[in-house]
This record gives sequence, structure tokens and C-alpha cells, in this order.
Amino acid sequence: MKLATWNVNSLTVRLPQVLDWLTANPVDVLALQELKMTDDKFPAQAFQQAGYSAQCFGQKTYNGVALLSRTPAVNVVKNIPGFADEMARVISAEVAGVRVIGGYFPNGQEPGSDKFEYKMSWLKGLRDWVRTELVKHPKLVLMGDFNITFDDADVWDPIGLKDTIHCTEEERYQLRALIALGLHDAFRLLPQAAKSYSWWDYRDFGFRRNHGLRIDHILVSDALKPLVTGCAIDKTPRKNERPSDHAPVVLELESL
DNA sequence: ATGCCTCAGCTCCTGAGA
Repeated sequence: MKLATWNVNSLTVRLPQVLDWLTANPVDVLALQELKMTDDKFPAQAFQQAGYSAQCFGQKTYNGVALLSRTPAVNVVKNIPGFADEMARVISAEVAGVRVIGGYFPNGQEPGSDKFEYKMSWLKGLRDWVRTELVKHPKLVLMGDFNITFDDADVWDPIGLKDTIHCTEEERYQLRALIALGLHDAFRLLPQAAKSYSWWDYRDFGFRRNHGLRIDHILVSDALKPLVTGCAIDKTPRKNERPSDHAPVVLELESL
């Protein structure tokens, strides 16, 4: 079984690339973030023709998430039960016996800002919910754009970017607290090239100079950990003429 | 330096992203 996550930064702009990518990478599940469109604009038919059923949770201008799957998704839940949120950031469902959660975590803008406080409370809300989900669904994958780096290995310039957004101790504490529920960073379960990132700034030739951050993650539960056979960042779409600033991350699970 | 890109929108500038 293969699962992937990709922040597309506008599905309107990126739809042709997503369809091309699915043709080249026929994953079983694809979580999308930053659709930046309402549900009535969601191209369900295009995905259907590509062999995917789709669940979407959109919003005008910002945010918006979706789950595509080869087999139909059941028990779909939108956003975090128990955490009131104006924004469309989470979609979860059961696919082939695995509880899949796709999330677009808040950016946070700047430590100390209102948006940072929102990010902190959102992370706490997510953690409280995922804790109960893990009891109900031992086979669980939490993936998406986390907007948090785990440590300096995820940052192109750890000194220059120390304590800036995505790299603060408060954010990393929240990420470790999620891990402590019984989750694992699938990417680090396997050997990886140094300076592996999932996002690069559009400005200043960020991608060409590999000035990036690893902020898109796939976390797997204890029960799934022994089944992880691969986890990789696919930089190919970032080389497109008009790319998303994020690259897809792909997880491979055996005997599922 | 608060811009450098990119995207959406009450669109020819502004807010937000990361």
C-alpha cells in the first residue's frame, strides 16, 4: 500500500500536475492540502476518471484539504471533533482498514502573534483528538503539511533560522508530544540523504540552492511501524515550470 | 530590507503563505 501527501498551493492551478503525478505514481491514497477552493469547484470528476474517489473539505481563498483513494473512503470526518475551527484544515477517513488523517497545520506566522497562539491551541486540539483515535484505530497514519521542523536536520540554515517560525522550541515540543502518543516519523525510519527537504521558498532560487525545510510529514502508529518499507520525498514536481512550493511525500507499507 | 515569489480576490494592490 502506498500513501502520499502533497500541499499543492491551489488545486485550480495544480490539477494537471496532480493528475500527471498520479499517473506516474499510482498511490492508493493521496492527501492534498491548500486546495484554496470551495467544494463546488472541486474537480471530483477528473479524479474519478483517473481512478480515484475523492473526499474534499474546501474553503474559499485559503486552506482546504482532500483525500483521494483508489478504494472508497468510509467514516469521513472533517476537521477536529472537539476543536471549533473556522478553517478547513483536516479530513480523515478509513481506507483499506487504515485510519488516514490528512492535515494542513496552521502556519503560525511569527512566534508571539495571535496566529502563533492559534497554532498552539490547534496542535493541542489535534493531539487530544488523535489520542482517542489511536485507541479506536491502532492502524493510523497522520500526514500532511505540519508547518513544523523536527530538528536542525530539517532546516537548510539552522543558525540563521533558529527560533523562527517552523523552528521554534514551542512548535517542536508540540510535534514531539504528538509523537509521544505512539507515532513515528516514517521518513526517519529509513536512511535518507542529508539536506532532504519538502518545501523551498519561491524566492531567491530556494529550490535550486536547496534552501528548504522538511515540514511535510507522514507519521505512522506503533502497529504500522513494522510495515514501513519506504518513505521518500519526490522532488520531481518541484522541477515543473509552475510548481507548488511543496513536494509530495510518499509512504510505502508492506502486506497492506 | 519586510522585499525577494506565488496565489486569490469586491483584482492593477493587498494579505498570506513559510
